[in-house]
Amino acid sequence: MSIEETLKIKIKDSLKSEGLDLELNDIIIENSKTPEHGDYASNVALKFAGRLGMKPRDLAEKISNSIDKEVIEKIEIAGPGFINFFVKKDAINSVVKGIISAGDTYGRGAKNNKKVNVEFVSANPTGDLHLGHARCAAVGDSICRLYDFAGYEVTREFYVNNAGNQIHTLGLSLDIRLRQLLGEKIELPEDSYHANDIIDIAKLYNEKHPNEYKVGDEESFKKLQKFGMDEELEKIKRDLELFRVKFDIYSFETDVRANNHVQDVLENKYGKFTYQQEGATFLRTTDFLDDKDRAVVKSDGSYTYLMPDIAYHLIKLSRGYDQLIDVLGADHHGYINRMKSALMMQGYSKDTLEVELVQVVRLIKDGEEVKMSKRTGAGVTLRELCEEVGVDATRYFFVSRAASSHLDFDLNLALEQSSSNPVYYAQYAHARLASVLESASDIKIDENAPMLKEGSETELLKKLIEFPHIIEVSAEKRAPHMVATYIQELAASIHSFYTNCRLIDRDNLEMTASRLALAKAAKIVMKNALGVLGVDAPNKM
RNA sequence: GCGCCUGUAGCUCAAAUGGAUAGAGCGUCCCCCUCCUAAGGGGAAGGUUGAACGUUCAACUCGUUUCAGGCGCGCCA
Repeated sequence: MSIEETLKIKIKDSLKSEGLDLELNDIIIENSKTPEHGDYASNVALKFAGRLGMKPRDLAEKISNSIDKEVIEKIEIAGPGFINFFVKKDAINSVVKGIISAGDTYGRGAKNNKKVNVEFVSANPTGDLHLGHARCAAVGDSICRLYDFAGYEVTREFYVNNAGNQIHTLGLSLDIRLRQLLGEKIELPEDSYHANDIIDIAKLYNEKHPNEYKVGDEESFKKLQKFGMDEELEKIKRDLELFRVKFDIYSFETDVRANNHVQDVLENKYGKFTYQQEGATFLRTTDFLDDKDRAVVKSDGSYTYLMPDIAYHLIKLSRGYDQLIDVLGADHHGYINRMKSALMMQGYSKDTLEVELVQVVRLIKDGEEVKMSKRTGAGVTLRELCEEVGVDATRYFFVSRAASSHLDFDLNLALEQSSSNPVYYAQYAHARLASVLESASDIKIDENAPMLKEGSETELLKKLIEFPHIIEVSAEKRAPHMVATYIQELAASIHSFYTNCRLIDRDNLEMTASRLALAKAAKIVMKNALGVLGVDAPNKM
């Protein structure tokens, strides 16, 4: 059990004897910000004195007196009623051994039997993944890694919209490009896909199927369209893999629509929530969370995007997840209440689906915003980012900010100053430790680390102790950026430790044995933390 | 007009269910390698947390109002 938990239980017991029965989670123990405040601090006395009709300082006094001094050196009451705990050094030092024996699993939460499905990226197979997809991919995948590490059972899912208008547009665009290639003088219409990858695919098609395309022939067109879609999807998969994102399931809209399934869902499950208006069918989402009823069938008889989407979400739920999460670009926020309403119509709670909105990224180059567009081909793609900025730096950049923050991606900074990028600061800390441990491989490590007492040693130890809690909280909040913030602090503690303490001293092997143990533990934690974000922890830089 | 998101140091962003002196990186200015990786360390400067009220022992955090920016308000997806 951690020191923190021990303290919580003791405070809980103490409050109970005062007549206040609290949940363990109601009791907050935080790391003290300054050494004068000890190692840990709690505000329970301030928070609950009122309920007991006591003065905060008096309650703090009672709590403090009831705690035995097993791991605690001393307790001080400060300010309006904070309780500051000073922990015995050997209690802190003992975590080193625990971390080393846990290794890869240090910080990992116990399996909690919660099944979570995270759908993210889900880009239409009509072009390259761009900046916005890149952020969603980084955020979505890190959330999954975080969930997995925290003990949840996670499924990563990508939904392929391969049945709508956009696919028809893809076909038309390819048709024009192919005909241009074959010498026809013809312009690409404004509302087509103008990106260069369409030309490449047309060329590829022509190489694989020379002299085969018949202009105006429906079957020929379908074949070209399918070819294009398959190519685009394969490209997306390749790019994602390069970005270290691997999906467990690719679901296709055509499969959702197969066997008249969408119609069945509409009639059997949503019939009583619909009405006709001007030839179209509307869903009464306003009975739930929406501010407007939504069309599900157009007056021409075809579905709007919403209907298959609803059917798809029900399919996902039928697979038995406790929680559905959609990671979406912020421009889709209007979608949330529609889908939640539709699920509530089937008896699901409004929290069954949670949507993580990822704000737009502005690309800045030479101090000016670069407008990105799939159509003009001017946008920066995920592939370019990986190649030019690097996978580690790109992932880390996107994930070190809250998903809800609008952020600027300064291309100049990313390219020219990559050496001062925060991700290298963290990786460098890991590499330094690796290097020291390598060159001291002949020295026996003392995992009990009894010699640690320097300020920078204790500071680092306390950072290491925090890690499991950081994982727990950031998973709960779906906030991988909290891990990134932690990584920066951990790296700072490591660098400070490295500079202030000579790790290898062959004239003082006792000290060396303790410090190497700390180095080993710190290296483990850094690696585990970076792993949660999908970033490498190199041994050499 | 309505709805969602955002506003914190010169710039990009943190601040775990409200806690003690609001923190990092970049940039600027000083120091520090005869020694394990200087992609590092130490220090300085830089803030009325957009503004105003309110709730509280305590507000960047909660509430109301207001200003500014982004996005969304289709039988497009």
